[in-house]
Amino acid sequence: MPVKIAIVDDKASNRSIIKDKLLRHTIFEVSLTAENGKDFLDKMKILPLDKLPSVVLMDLEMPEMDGVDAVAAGSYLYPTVKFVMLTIFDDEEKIFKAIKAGAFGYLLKDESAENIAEVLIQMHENGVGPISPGIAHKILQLVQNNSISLIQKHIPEKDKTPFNLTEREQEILKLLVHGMQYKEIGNQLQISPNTAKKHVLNIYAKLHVNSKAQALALAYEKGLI
Amino acid sequence: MPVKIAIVDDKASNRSIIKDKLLRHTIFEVSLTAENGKDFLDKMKILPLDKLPSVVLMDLEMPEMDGVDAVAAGSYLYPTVKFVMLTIFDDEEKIFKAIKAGAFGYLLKDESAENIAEVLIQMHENGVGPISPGIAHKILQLVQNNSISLIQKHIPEKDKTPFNLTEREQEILKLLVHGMQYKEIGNQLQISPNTAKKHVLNIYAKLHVNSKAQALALAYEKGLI
DNA sequence: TTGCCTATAATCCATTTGGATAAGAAGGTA
DNA sequence: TACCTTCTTATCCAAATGGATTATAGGCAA
Repeated sequence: MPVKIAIVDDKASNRSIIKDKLLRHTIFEVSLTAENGKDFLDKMKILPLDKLPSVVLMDLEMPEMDGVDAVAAGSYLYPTVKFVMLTIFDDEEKIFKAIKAGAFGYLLKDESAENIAEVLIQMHENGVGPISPGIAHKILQLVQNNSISLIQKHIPEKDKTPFNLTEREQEILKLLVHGMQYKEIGNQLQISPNTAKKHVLNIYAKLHVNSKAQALALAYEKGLI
Repeated sequence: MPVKIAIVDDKASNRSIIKDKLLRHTIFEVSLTAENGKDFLDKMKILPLDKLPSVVLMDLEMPEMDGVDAVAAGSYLYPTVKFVMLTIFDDEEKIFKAIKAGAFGYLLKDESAENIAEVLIQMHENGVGPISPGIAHKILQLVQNNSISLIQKHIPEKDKTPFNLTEREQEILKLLVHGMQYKEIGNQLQISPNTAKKHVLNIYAKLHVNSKAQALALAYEKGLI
């Protein structure tokens, strides 16, 4: 099956250059192009499911909504889609923000414009996010400069089931936290939405809250997630 | 002039395999081999200056003195020497420690044993530290998991309003995150619940979500709060 | 001045929630 | 066996939410 790609760049010329390069390989199919983040998200919303791209090549600097925001929203709304930044910027701030926002890879145009296709094929084969050597090198330097630090997450671990939630309830809480509604939860777990709702209400009772929003707030605050 | 290399590995077989591979290219010259960190530092001390290696290929796990300690000491004593880790370990802790200690590159044996020579030539040409794609990918994930954080040396900078939310909208998002409903928000801000709702819907549009739960999830995940 | 953006407010309507309550099936336990 | 918990499903109803649209007022900029 073909690999579906989306291209987001404010310059029409860039879009067509990239598209041409990709289409030289028959594996690729360009299912969407957009000229900024907002345009991209709008078009994604009305895209038929079978056209959902598996990879999005995203420019960083764009009018209306830039690449960072687009990746932030997009990686949340479409968790299965891989976002690869393809840009000319290599300053630390931008790299860091983009990665933080959920970028799966980060390529510099001048380094890799020639062989985008090959890089994407590799990524498709070994599941490893593509990173330009220059970027990787910069990250290394950030670490060495103490600009970056490893945060040790101390997990209470021995925390017995919080609030006496049953296994099923915890499972459902996890989905709840992703903003799903009863229907979707039911779907996901292969149970009736009514059942999903019942579980959710049971969770409310145990957490002593009475709305999704409150449950999420508590879950996040107490680190139940 | 030739590129002088040092090879540090506790297994004699590894040393000779790597050495053979390098010597196939006439640019390389192996000026030193050692079987652990201590051995390496000792030999460096008595090495004539004109034999000083420009690159050290360093194994991580070794008896007596391991790669991390050797790099830490070596990169201090010989600042011009580039230390490249060449190992089979890819766990976060080790990667991070080695980089922190001053490693200039980090290669996984199984990924790049075949083309060590090419990678080193590239490094010599463009001055960029070599990193295996798998390692780069791991670092990316560390950043995304919030296990790593960028330490802001200066002021957090006027962090650009995320998603172009207006001040009022950010204010309302904060209340939203506490699980408040329209009525309560209106109450809190001394505005009509209708207005509160209008703001909330505007926020949804900007975040490209369509429920409180989703907005909260996004806000928490991306740290907008 | 005209136009744009923001904040404010309201209405209509469909959908989604939250709350209460009932009840069957499966599993473990006293 | 009788009892308890959990997971499952359902229905009724009221409240809250989401979506679309309209409208007014103030501030700011071309």
